[in-house]
Amino acid sequence: MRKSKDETAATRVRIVETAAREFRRNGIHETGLADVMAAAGLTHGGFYRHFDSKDGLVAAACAAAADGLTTMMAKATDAQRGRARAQAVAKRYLSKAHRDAPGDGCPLAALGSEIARSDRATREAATRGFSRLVEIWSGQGGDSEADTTRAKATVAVCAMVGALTLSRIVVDPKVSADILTQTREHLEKL
Amino acid sequence: MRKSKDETAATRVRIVETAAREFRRNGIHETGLADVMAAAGLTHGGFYRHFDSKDGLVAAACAAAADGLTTMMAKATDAQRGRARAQAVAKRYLSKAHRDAPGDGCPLAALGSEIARSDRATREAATRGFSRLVEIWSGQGGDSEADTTRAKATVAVCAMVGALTLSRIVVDPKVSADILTQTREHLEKL
DNA sequence: TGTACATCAGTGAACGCGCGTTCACTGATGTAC
DNA sequence: TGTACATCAGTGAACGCGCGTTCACTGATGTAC
Repeated sequence: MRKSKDETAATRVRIVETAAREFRRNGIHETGLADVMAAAGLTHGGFYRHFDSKDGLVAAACAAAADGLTTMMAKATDAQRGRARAQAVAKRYLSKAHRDAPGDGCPLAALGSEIARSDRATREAATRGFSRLVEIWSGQGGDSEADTTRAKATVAVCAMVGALTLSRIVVDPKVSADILTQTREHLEKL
Repeated sequence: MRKSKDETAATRVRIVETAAREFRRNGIHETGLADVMAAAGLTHGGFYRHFDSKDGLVAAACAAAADGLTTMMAKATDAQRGRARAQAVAKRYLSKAHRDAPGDGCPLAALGSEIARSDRATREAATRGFSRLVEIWSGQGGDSEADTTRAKATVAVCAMVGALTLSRIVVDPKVSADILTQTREHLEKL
């Protein structure tokens, strides 16, 4: 049942996208390769035609998740400039919709503590996602930014990732909502 | 080989403290009960004399970790008042020493994304730790604080947890150090 | 205070299960002539 | 362009392993008289 090159490439993408969703929903260790493959409509045996190991998939899924989120954020806010852009990012990132849909959201918040213990390739993918978020926050510019702007953007991204993670931990819905709202209001004045 | 009540209580404490350290170091799912028991100087069979399940230990360990960190933070800063106290908290929390010793540090940063998917008891323990950090930041007072102070403290704790987590993810040591420093400097002016 | 017995903390082997990984096999795709 | 053969994506069974949990057993502790 050999598949064409196009089909093979499409299958690989499907596996990565599925893994990116499942890992963010249920955790890296809690999600088995058989789970991912089944959710992608395949049997687990074929996995090793596409990746050397689970770690390879984790890195690819992390990169895809970071890419998906940052691309979405960039597109959704590219009409705005300066403070308005930062506010638009904060509003989206710190929304209840984002909090309640970790599978489609930021991998840094959904998997942060697990990524910190992952291998180099996975941490590099996450690092790129972080850098891109900082750039999006402070406005398109690469490293031509003023140092103060860059520092502020770094703090803002840290606060957003921490707030989203904590809003998912906290038991009381009111406290959870307050974490998102108060962080958003603070960052909007930044 | 029955042990005295005092010994039994001491053993339970030892298991919980050991688990709190191992979970923060290696992750909840990555740490087996046999690992914890061996590190506590016991065999794994005896575990169920102390807990109903691994989840029970996770909740107890999370509570102990949160308690340990907040007690230490409170003691280390109880001489200071107002802004000086907040600065002292930020300096300790956002230190390289804390970043490099997750086993003795904040469970919210070491296990945040895993706790978000844990059962209610574990999330309640983490929530108490979060609340206590907010109180420590804003100065001893319970809920008698002004709303603005409380909101600022909430944002500060989110930023600290996010920054510490990200400083452990990021590959470049310079960027990791910058995350800690810039967040600290920003919070000190808050 | 002393004795007889029930309790139970800790041991070590065993349980079923799901994990990541491997492998023989299939048949459609890709390629060399 | 057509043919013959090598490649390889995907299947499904199997592998060894470590996991959480259970259990029969031990002997010191706790307790009732």
